[in-house]
Amino acid sequence: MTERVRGGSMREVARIAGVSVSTVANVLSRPAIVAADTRRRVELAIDAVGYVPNGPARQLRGLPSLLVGSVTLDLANPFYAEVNRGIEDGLAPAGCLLLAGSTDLRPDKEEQLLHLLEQQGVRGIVIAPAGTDASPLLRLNARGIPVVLLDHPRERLDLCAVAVDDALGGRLAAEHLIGLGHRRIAFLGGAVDPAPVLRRREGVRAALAAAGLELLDIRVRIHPPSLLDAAAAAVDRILAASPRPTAVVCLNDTAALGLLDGLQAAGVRVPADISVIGYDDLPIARRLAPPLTTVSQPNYELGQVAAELLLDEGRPGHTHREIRFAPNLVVRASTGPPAHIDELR
Amino acid sequence: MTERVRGGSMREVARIAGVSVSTVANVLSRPAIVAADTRRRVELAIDAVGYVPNGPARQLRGLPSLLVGSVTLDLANPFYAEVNRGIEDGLAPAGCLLLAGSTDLRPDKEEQLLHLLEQQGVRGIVIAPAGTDASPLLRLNARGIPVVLLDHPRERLDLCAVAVDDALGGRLAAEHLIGLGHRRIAFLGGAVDPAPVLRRREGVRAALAAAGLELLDIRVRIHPPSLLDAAAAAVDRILAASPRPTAVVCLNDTAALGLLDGLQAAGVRVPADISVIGYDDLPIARRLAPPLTTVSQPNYELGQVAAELLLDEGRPGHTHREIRFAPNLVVRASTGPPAHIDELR
DNA sequence: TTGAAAGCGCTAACAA
DNA sequence: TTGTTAGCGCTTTCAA
Repeated sequence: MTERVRGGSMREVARIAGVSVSTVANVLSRPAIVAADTRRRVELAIDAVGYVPNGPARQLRGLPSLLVGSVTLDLANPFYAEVNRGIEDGLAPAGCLLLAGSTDLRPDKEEQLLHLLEQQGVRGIVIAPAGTDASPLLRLNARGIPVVLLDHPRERLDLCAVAVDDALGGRLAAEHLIGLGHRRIAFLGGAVDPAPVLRRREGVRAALAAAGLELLDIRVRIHPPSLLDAAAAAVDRILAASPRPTAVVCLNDTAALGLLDGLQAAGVRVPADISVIGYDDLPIARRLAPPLTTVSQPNYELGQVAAELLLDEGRPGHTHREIRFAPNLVVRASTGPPAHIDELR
Repeated sequence: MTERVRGGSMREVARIAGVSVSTVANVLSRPAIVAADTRRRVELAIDAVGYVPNGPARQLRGLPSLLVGSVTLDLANPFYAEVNRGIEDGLAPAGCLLLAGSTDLRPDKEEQLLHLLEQQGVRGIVIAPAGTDASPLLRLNARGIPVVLLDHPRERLDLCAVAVDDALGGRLAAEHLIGLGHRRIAFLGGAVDPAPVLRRREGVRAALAAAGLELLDIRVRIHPPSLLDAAAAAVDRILAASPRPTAVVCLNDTAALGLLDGLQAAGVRVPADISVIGYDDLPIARRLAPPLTTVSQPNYELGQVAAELLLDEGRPGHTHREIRFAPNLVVRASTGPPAHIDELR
């Protein structure tokens, strides 16, 4: 049993068509320049051997790669999954493929991933950085591999970036609650948070400070077993806090869902006793009981725009730039005035 | 501004270290064979020029590719996102990277994706087929590209496969309801469903038939705007059906969530008036109100095992095989006996 | 309009 | 222990 590995090469096509490899190459890349008759013979031969162009060989010759890397926290996370889908679709017009990897927020995994992507000769990399040190990214960029920052502010870096104003998102949530009359507000976060969550927390803190209030900072260990359960288990600490908060801003919708569930189990009414705000506006948010007030951001578009920026890096007059999206407060039924608003007046 | 594109090549390293390229190659692949002193000089040079191996060149020389393709319905779908994460992790020990694409259940997109992956010279492809025709997959396999079927039974195909017994999953759901006393049972599916959902529906139908019952088949248009809303909107049709069902098996948890919400809005109690079963056991399932009875499957492991099978294809004594997972009924509070069970006796 | 030839970066067989 | 050499499949001058 002869295992014909891969489709035939250009040489085989040339042999069958009775022409040289360069003529086959011409048929493929500038058909107009080849005599109609020859072209026909070559096309027949291409079908006959089931010719498939060899990407690596093309790349070795210096043609642009069709591979684009995506480096995120976790491609199973619904947020990054949507972002990746956005990247995939943004890449499609250029015929590029998505090489996706997860860092689990570990700088060592990130570094290794970047290394592998560089070896593959990717056309560029979209990354939601796990580490705080941007120098590996600048190094990649200096070596000619375009890097686009995702869900991350550009600051003074000489790179393209797609960012959401996370601090504003936090501020919107806090101001909504302050406007409702809340004075004791908690932020439910993880023991170790990715940068966007840190910025949300600081946004909340800043808004509270501007109103002369202090943030109650509650941290849960996320990993074992799950954010959902960790958030539900945080209820005790929230209720025990003194002064007890009348509102909780959660790091994301998943945490909010867990918290909602834990509060319900504890017999605490939402929003009558405690208001809850999520972040992300996952599809389920509006179907929860009560429908969740949350801050939305354009997940899919984030990825799509990142892909477009990346593809643009190859074009002549490209200059690095940052595209900034604004988060959006979506008020539903999980927030309301605090119970004893009168006595706060 | 001289843009030094990519890191230095092996030749540059060789030049700096004052040795030949093959010595550099030796340092990299069989360091033991190189004199300690020479090796040192080469290693220094490698650092000096920031050498990064060129993957495509290696591949052109015939070394195995580090790229593995994953072709699914939609990488933003939580189920496939988890599967992809499983593949990624299953690939990691071999240092392979995940090239992920979505078909949106369209055979033309699938074909194009497979084509691109073949061009890239991937080491293999894990695929949840969109089309019903397996011949393109067999063709790929014949060309030396291992193909592993995902979430798809192997049947008589000469390929590796990782499958879940979807018909059994449907049967478990149906038998649970029949055991509770239900006689009028509906399946809530999409207008066009992927194969696994079709098999679930047939499993339900078969279990009902075995009990002398007939399936009430309800289809909703999924795409615009969302499954969640489509399911919620299906409530009218479910309530209007005659005879009106006392239980609904949903194509997945998302649909169940939408349905739960629609039922609640319509003032129908779950499970007192209607029982609801989901499928997938998403993390949110146990946090819904009421906690959702559903059928679970090992999403992450599916991907992980698929990756392992794929990697095994490269090894000497490999024979194609199928790994089959059993779905699992998870009984929670969204199912119970029908209201008028007495009159059914 | 077609073909010959060089070379991208690397590996491996072989020679020195 | 190290170097020379051929060649993987392709693109791209340049010459015929």
